[in-house]
Amino acid sequence: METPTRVLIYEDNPDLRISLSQLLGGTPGLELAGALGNCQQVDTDIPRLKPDVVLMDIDMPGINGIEGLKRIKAKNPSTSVVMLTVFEDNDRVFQAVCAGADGYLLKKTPPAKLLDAINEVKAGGAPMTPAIARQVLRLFPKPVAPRQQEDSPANLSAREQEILGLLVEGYSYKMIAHDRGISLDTVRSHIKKIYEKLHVRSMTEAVSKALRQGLT
Amino acid sequence: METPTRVLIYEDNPDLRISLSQLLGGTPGLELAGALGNCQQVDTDIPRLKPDVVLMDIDMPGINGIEGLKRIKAKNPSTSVVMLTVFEDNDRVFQAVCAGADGYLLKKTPPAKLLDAINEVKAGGAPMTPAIARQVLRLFPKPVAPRQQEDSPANLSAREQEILGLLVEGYSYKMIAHDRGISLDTVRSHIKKIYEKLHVRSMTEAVSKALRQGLT
DNA sequence: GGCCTTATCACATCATTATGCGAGCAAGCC
DNA sequence: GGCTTGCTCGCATAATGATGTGATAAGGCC
Repeated sequence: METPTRVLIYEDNPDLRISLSQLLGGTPGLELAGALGNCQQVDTDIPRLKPDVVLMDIDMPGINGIEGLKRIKAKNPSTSVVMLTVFEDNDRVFQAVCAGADGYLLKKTPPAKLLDAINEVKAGGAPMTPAIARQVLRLFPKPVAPRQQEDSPANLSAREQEILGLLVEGYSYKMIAHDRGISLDTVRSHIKKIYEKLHVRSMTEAVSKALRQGLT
Repeated sequence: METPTRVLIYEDNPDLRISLSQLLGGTPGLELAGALGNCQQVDTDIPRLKPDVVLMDIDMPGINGIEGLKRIKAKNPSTSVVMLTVFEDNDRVFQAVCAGADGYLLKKTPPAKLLDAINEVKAGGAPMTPAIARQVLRLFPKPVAPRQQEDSPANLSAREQEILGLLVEGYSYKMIAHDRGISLDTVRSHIKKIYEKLHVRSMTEAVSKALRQGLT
């Protein structure tokens, strides 16, 4: 690579934006085209800064990352855009993929991996974490075969689904225990299993996943 | 994981089959369920050997890996299948993905990565090389992107909406504080106001309401 | 200049959740 | 019968969340 890869950052968190800038700026073969806190001027940013690769935070006030991605791809389809986010919910992955994202990474990605990812994108790859890749695969239409569909919405047992439903309704552990006439510890036990099966670690994540994936 | 992950190998090359077997057999947390040279008896192999994860070579005489994959998924959709191949041609990736593959690796993948991949699959991820991931993304229909109907801020301030969005993503107070570079107490303060405005009393209720009313 | 809203931060206290380790029981399956 | 799965319960501890009572500062508004 005789010409460095120009990277543009959109990230509204100043701390992260600065540390990303420093990381990229200090890496041979890369050149920081810019580091912006929002997508408001994305339409003019791109022709002005001419990035090869854009790192785009998804959660930004104003124009969010998905919208920014769409705008970039609408006018500059050859610019590679890697989405950055903290959580990997189905809906956003879907939107990002449909809008033409070229990669999808978690913010907790270690710096070395991030640099690898930029090189991969430049080389025509699509860096993404395995968990996200799994979701992308699941977005696929499964044509033939008897496989698939609603024998188990997520391998949750009937009881687990029931309790998940109550969580979605805003019930607390206590309320669930009382409502179903079981002990608080039993509720804990069910919820622990639900977390395992859904790969989440908190009530909010479980609720979010349940609503987005129609598990209720 | 108290119970080891049972891995079944389909690989027609005896040398590779043996070396894979040794690799997996010698790894704590994994258990070699079997190592077979063909897919002829795949329908009976699975219930007999009960693997959690199957490593499936694509190029095999007789029943090939794609067909083997289909047969596994037809009867045991919860069994994870990772495809192994030397090629990364578009057609095979497409077929494998459509048939429900849970991962797609090249045979040249180093042993350590392969072990990582097995753990990732077990954890709900879908390991694949970036180059393959890119192909998968390209298989996607670019056009459509549902939703999108920006409605009223529902009397939440911009900042409040932003934080509510993070709650929906599963962020904890700590994570929000860190991500936004504000103190934990400030996060509490915002969330208290959000609760007042939404008339809820817990994170789950807020998340549920946000998702249902499209406040994000 | 007052008045109001929003955003920021602090401290305190109590309630709830998250997790780990176990354990017993019933139903269903080779 | 032995095995597995789902449902039930208990205990203990650490981490988080919920709530109350303030306070300071910036910005818009009349």
